[in-house]
Amino acid sequence: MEPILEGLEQAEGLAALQAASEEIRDHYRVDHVVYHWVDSAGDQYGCGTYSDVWRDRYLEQNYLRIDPVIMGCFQRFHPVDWKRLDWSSKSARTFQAEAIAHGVGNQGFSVPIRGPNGQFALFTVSHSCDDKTWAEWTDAHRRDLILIAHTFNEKALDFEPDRAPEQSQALSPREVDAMTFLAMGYSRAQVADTLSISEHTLRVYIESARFKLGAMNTTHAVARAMSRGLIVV
Amino acid sequence: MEPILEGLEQAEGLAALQAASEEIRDHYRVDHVVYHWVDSAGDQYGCGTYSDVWRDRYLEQNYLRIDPVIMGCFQRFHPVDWKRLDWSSKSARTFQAEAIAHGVGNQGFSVPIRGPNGQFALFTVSHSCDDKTWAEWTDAHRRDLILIAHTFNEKALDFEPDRAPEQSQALSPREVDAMTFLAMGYSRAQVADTLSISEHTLRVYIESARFKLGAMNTTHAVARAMSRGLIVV
DNA sequence: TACCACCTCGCTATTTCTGGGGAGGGGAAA
DNA sequence: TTTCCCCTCCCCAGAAATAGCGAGGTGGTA
Repeated sequence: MEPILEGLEQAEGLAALQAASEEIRDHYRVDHVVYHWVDSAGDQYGCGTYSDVWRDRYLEQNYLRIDPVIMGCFQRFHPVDWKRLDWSSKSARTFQAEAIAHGVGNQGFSVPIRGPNGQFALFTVSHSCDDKTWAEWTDAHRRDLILIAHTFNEKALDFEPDRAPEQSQALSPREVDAMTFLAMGYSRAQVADTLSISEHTLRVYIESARFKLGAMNTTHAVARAMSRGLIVV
Repeated sequence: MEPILEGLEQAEGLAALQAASEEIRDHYRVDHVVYHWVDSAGDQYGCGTYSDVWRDRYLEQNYLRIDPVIMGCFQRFHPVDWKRLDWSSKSARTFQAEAIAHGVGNQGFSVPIRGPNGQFALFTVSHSCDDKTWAEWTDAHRRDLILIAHTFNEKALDFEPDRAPEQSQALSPREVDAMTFLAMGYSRAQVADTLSISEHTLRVYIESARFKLGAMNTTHAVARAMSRGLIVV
């Protein structure tokens, strides 16, 4: 692994990351290696060895919203084998069939990665082989994959400092309180009562938080505060 | 490193993590090894080799709010040497002096880690030595420290009672659409327009989703859908 | 076949939230 | 010291969301 990780660590720019993903694929002799960034605003980009056709189809169809790999990893910290995900829904099965038809392997292993402000990304290795071979391979290279995932995300954050420019504005304690209780389902009147302040005051906090978060309404503000990890509910 | 990481991977329970941190300290011959879980609700716990006095003082004084290591790492993805943090404010300097007086080393290296739902933790190694020695040591063990940090957090999340134990009812596709656009800040009228349905219909979806999620209002429903990973925004 | 979940559309009345204005006191930092 | 942000309180009108009632069509499953 060592020389492979060295190469990745020295990569500069997206094109170099793309080249690194191909090197990693060849080094480990797997079908595909993909790094996929998903933004709290819904933006996404990535690099990897999937075919252009599949990548375009994925973006065009907005498969982000039904991809069980995304949905499953978003709720976990642990790296996960695709077999352990939930493929039971109808949309998931059609998605899976289409993915395999586009050359994605029947086996996969994905490492979720999170950065500041709710940044979320996935590092995935996919391959076509039987279950036993795959289990042995992932067991043997689990640590390598975690380090590679980590390094990919480091590089991606370096190249994209403008992804979350000054929107990373922190909320004041009272604003955090307000957002938290709103996310818990309290009405404005209830929040104000809970915090022992007037509803008018509370409204100032909500408006201020909304402004800082660049949100269009309260629901949007709470959603952004959550996805940026500013509140935990 | 190998046997050390093996030991950590087999740890069961907080006491075992505590023991593992002491083993790691002895293995690398550093002064302190600490894993520190923080969530923005204010809860925190951790394990490590700091003295009880310092730990109690830290909690009692709520140093969480002024600790430059916390503040700095919360905005980064990269592991960071303490020297690169901002120690310029007055409260930071008094905090630093007190920490050193309590046996915390003058050098430190911290790895930020993030999990689902805004979970945040730090893995820190601290030591007393000159800058050059420390730089060499951290360069040599950077990858080890990342893997150890990752493993610590895996264990910690395992011990932590799951945030969504109850299998929440899945949302229908239209309900997911509705929740997603609402989380993106669209008003009901805008969502209805985007989905090309009447606002009345949209309202049915929102109410239905609210019922399924056990939510008291739209904001609550969106918050729950997000924290359960039913929508990705 | 009957049932159920899903998708689509309609009405009225009430409650709640939003968007404009204001004002003053306190604390930390430059 | 001045500046800036945070916390607190107030009014009002218009916009938006909620609660309650209703209707019919589709497609899959028991």
